[in-house]
Amino acid sequence: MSPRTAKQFEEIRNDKVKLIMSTALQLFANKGYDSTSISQIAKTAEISKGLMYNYFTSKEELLSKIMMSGVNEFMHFLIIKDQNNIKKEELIKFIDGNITSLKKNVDYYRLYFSLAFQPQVFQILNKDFMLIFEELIEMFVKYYTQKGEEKPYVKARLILALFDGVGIHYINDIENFPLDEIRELIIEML
Amino acid sequence: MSPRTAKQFEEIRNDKVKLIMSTALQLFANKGYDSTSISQIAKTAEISKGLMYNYFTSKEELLSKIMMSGVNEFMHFLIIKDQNNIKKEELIKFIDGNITSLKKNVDYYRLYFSLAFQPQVFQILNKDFMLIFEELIEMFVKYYTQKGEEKPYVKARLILALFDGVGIHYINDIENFPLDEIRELIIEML
Amino acid sequence: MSPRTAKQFEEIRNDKVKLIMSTALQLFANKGYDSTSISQIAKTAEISKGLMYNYFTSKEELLSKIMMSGVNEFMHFLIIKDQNNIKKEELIKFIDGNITSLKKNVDYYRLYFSLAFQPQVFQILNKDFMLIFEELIEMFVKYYTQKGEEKPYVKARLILALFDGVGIHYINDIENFPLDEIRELIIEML
Amino acid sequence: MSPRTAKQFEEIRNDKVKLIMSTALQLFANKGYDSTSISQIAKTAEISKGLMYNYFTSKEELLSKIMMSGVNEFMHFLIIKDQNNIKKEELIKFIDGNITSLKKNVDYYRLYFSLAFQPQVFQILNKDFMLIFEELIEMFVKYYTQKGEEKPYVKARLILALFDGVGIHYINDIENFPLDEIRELIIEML
DNA sequence: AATGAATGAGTCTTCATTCAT
DNA sequence: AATGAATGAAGACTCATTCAT
Repeated sequence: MSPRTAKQFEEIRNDKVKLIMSTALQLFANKGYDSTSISQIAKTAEISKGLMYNYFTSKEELLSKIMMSGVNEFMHFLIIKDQNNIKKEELIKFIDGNITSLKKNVDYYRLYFSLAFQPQVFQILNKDFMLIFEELIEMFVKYYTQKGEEKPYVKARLILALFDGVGIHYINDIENFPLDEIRELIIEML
Repeated sequence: MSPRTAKQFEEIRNDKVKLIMSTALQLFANKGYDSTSISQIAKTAEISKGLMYNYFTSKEELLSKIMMSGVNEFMHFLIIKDQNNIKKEELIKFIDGNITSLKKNVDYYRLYFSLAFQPQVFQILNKDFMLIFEELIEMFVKYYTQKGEEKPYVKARLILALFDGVGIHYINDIENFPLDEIRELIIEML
Repeated sequence: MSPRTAKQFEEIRNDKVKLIMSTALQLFANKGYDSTSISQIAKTAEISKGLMYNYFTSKEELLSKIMMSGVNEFMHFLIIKDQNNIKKEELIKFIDGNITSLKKNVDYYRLYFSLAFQPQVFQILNKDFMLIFEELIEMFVKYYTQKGEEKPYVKARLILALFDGVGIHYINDIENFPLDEIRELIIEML
Repeated sequence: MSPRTAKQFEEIRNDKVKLIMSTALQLFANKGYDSTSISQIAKTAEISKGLMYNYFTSKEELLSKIMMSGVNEFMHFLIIKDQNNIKKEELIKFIDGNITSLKKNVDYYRLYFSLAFQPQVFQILNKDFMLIFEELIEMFVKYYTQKGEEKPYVKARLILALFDGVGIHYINDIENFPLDEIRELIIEML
C-alpha cells in the first residue's frame, strides 16, 4: 500500500467536510440547530463523532461554516454595470437568481430563517449578513432615487422586507405558495 | 391566623402567573426558547425553580400559554361587517391595529417569529396559528375578488408575506425601520 | 357558632387521621410507597398537604403508623391457653384468623409485602415485625416439639415461609388462587 | 496511533456493561431500586454518570437488562424428558438447581422479590416472569395429576407458593434459615 | 384546624467535547 | 485520518417539607 499523496488527502478532507456540512445542514434545517446533536450528525453521515472535531472545532463553527458557504450566493446574482444607472433588468436578474437559489436550497434558507431569530445563535453570523443587508439597502435606495421615487429609503426597506416575507412563506408552504406568480407582482413593484 | 380565603389565593396565583409569563416572554424573546433555562426564568423572576411547576406543568406549556395569550390579538382588529362587501377601511383598521400591537408587544412578536422557524418547537402552537393564517388568506382572497383583481389568491399571499416581512424587519431594526411610512405604502397596495 | 367541645375536636382529629391513613394505605399498596406523593394522598383524601403534617410529622411516620395499626392483628388470633400444651385447634384458629384478615385487608398485606423487600424503607418498621416473627417461630417450635417432630425448628421455619408464600401468591392472583383449599393442605401439615 | 480495533472496543464495552450491571444489581438489591440513584451507581462503579447512558438508554432499561439476564436461569434446571411421565428425580434436580442458584445469586433474588411487589416497577418485567410462572404451574399440575393427587392444581399452587416463601425467608435471614434441611422436607412433599 | 404557595435539594437524562489508541 | 469510550456540566422536572395566614 503506497502512501497516499498529499492531493489524495486533500480530496478526502474535502469530501468529508462536504459530507459533514451537507448532513448537518439537512438536520439543522429540519430539526433545528439546538435539537440536532453532534451524535446525530455523525450517525447520519456515517462517521465518528471524533472525526467531526478534526474538521470543525465546535458545533458553532460547523454552523458558521455552513452558513458562510452560502452567504455569497445572495450577492452573486447582483451585477450592476453602472452604479449611477441601475437597470431594472439587472434587478430582475438578481431577483430571479435568488428565486432559483431559494428553490434549489430550501434547507439552507430554512436554516437561515430559523437562525435569524435565535439571537443567541445568530450573533455568530450576524456581521457578515449585516454587511450584505446594508449593501442591498444602499443599492435599492440608489435605484429608487434614480427612478425618481419620492421616498426611496422607505421603498427600499419595503421591498427587502417583502423579499424575506416571500422567502419565509415559500419555505413554510412550498406546495401552495405561488412563487412564480408572485415574482411577477414583485417585478411590477420595481 | 385563619387561612387565606380562596380569593386571596387566587390573587396570589394570578400575580405569580403573570410574573412568570412576562419574565419568560422577555427571556424567550431575547435569548431564544431553547437557550433560556427554567433556572434563569426563576432567578430573573426571583422565585424558586419549583414554583414555576406549580403553575405550569412544563416548559412547553409555559411557552404555549404565553403564545396563546396573544394569539387572539391578531384577529381582534379584523372586523368585517359584510363578508360580501369588504371595505378598504376595515382592512386599514386591521393593519393599524396590528401595527400598534407590534409596536407595543415587540417581545411577543420576536418570540413568535423565532418560533415559526423552529419546527421542533412550533408544532406546539402550530394548529391555532395555522387556522388564523388560513382565515386571513380566505378573507384577502375575497377582498381582492370583490375588487376585481385578476389573481386574488396571488395578491393575498403576497400581502400576507409582506406583513410578515415587515414585522420581521421592524423587530430586527426598530430604530431605523420606517414603519409608519411603510404603512402608507401597504395601504396603497390594498 | 358555639365553640367546639374538646370531644368534637378529638373526633375530627380521629376522622381525619383515619381518612389520611386509609387513603395513603390504598395508594401505597397499589402504586408503591416511593411512587406515591404526599400531594396525591392529599388530593385523593380531599385535604390540604399542610393538614397531613398536622397529624404526621413525615411521610415515613405516616407509613409507620399505617403499618403499626395492623401489626397486632397478626397476633390477635393466636390464643394459646397453655404454652406447654399447644392445641392444633388453637393453631387452626390462628390460621383461619389470618386468612380472614388477609382477605379483608388485601391492601394492607400488599403494602406489607412490598415493604418487606425495600430494605431502605423497611428498617423503619423492622423491629416490631421482627419481634412478632420471633415469637411465632418460638411458638411453632414448641408446638412441633410437643408433637414429637424430629426437627421442630426446621418444620417451624418451613411453615412460616409457607405462610408468607401463600400470602404473596394470594395477593398477586386473588381471583385464581385457591386459598380455601390450600388452607386444608396447610392444616394437614400441622 | 491507529484506532482501536472493533474487537478491542467490544471488549471494553462488555467489561463496562458487566461492571455497571453488577454494581447496579448490588445497589438495587440492597438499597432498593427507587432509592438507588444513577449517581450512586456511577460513583460506586467509578465511572461517570454519563457513561451509563452509553450502554443503557435509561435506569429502567438497566433494571430490565439485569433481571432478564437471570430470568432463564429459573428454567434452566427443569429438564423433563417425557411430559407424560414426569419423574420425581427431575423435579429434585430442578429444586436443587434453584437452591444452588439462590445461594449463589442472593442479590439477584433479593432484587427479584423486591420488585415483585412494586406494581409500578414490576410491570417492566411482568410478562416474561408471568410466562415462566404459568409454565411452572402447568408442569406441576401435570406431575401431580400423574401421581394421582386428588387436587393437582391446589397442590401445584401450594408448592410454588412455598418455593417463593422459602426464597424470601432465606434471603432475609441467610445465616439462620436451614435451607438444606428444608430442601428435604420439600422433597418429601413432592 | 386548615390552606396551599413556596422552597431547594435531588432525580434522571442529554450532549458538546476530549482523548487514548 | 479515524474511532468511540469517557467526561461532567447543565437541563427539565419532582417532591417532601415549611410557613404565613
